[in-house]
Amino acid sequence: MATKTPPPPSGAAADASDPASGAGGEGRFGCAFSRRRNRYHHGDLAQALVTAVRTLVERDGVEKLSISGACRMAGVSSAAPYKHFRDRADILRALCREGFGELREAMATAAAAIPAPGPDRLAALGKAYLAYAEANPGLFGVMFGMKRELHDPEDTRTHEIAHANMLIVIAEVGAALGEDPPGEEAHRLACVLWTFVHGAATLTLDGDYEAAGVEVDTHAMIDLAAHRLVPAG
Amino acid sequence: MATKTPPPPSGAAADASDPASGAGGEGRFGCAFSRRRNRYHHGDLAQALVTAVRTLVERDGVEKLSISGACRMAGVSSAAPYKHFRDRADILRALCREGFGELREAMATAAAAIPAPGPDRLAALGKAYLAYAEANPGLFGVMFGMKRELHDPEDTRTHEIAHANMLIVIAEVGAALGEDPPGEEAHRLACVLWTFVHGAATLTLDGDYEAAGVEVDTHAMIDLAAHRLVPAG
DNA sequence: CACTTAAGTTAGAGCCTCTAACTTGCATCG
DNA sequence: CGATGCAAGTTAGAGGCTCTAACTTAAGTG
Repeated sequence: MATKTPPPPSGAAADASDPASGAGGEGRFGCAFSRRRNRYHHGDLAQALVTAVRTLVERDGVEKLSISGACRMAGVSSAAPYKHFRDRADILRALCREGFGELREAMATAAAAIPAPGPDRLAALGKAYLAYAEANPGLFGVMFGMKRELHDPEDTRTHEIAHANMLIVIAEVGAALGEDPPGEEAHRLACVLWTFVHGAATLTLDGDYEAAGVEVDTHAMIDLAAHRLVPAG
Repeated sequence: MATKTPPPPSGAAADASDPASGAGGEGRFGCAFSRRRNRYHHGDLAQALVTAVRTLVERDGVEKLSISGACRMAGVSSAAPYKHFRDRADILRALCREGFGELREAMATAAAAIPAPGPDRLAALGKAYLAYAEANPGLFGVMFGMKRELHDPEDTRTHEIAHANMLIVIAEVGAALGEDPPGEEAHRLACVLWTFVHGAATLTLDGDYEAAGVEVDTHAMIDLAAHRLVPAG
């Protein structure tokens, strides 16, 4: 209060001089990070924070993630996020939504690449899911490993997005079974496939196969599951 | 230093007067908690801490877990753990070992209850795994959800225990296939089954089935997986 | 131009992990 | 049996995190 120095009203506040405690390579991220130069207001801090959190979670792992670190990376004070998000969980929920959207796109693209419905297309779907998890291990961990922490009954948006992903699988299983619209059997088998593929993704990411001392070929496993679990129809 | 009051050398230091920020029901846990009355030294603080951590992780969830809270519950200062454990992760690793041991026992018991090897016994194994996860959701989350955080290349004990669990599954799959000793196919299918069952456990615990808006019968799914994935042999 | 308000800021409370330095009491040894 | 060493407690506190309170700035509006 008394000793208040007016905050630098025009200096380059987002200099890379205090990189977020890390490899020192910041400062030339997409313009999403560096607040629009010489502006007190940021432009789109909400998205910049989500992007920073995503970067950090991939770089250091979900357990080391701190919002403070993301603020440092975005060049704002650690109180700034609370103008845009209710709390820490709210930021992570926004990140989850981003992830679920991408995952859906990845699966849809993979499915479209296989000409006919059937086990092969289901396998492609599963491999896309796994590939997404392996390409974004930190984010995947946030999306699926923090449900308890992030759960908010009032947050319908995230639920809807997650459900949309499930619908893709159900539709494809239905098509493989010749059910149109997909019926109860399609729902059941879609869950079975998701369960299997999700197990593969989490055990891979967590290093559990390694820890248990087994070697696995996840793609072969997914092929096997897609062919054996869905009755030829 | 100057104002030092000698620590109560004989008072009941573990009174329930400051329950670990919670439901106020402590003080009559097994004697594992209450430090041996009227003793400056605790007796077995290491185990008491692991037990307290386990209680807290089940009560409040892994994300709210703090070692400080466990110390409060055990009636010691928050610096005490570091006489027994290197750091926070080290405590959780000890808890993991406890969990893996219990999980192995649970699976072995379940398998023994089914007279002959085969898909039914494999299904029983899977259901025991799932049941353990559902009965100890917090602990299960620590065991499998924190591998990155807890990973320590020098910690061979935990690896061995995890591997022992895998061996049970491999042996049973081998028996179901008529392979003795279990060969490559048994290894492969054991991984497939573990993957499936683990997926079911994590999706259940994380509330993901719910979030995706699907209803599942996990036991039926495990039966189906055990029968369809392992070729009748 | 006066006013309002969204989106920044600093300050700091309260909690956490972990270290440093001190103390206690058990166990052992001369 | 008393001295002494060591393991296992303790207090104090540094440094980091989340989030709140109170203030300030910039931008838009009548």
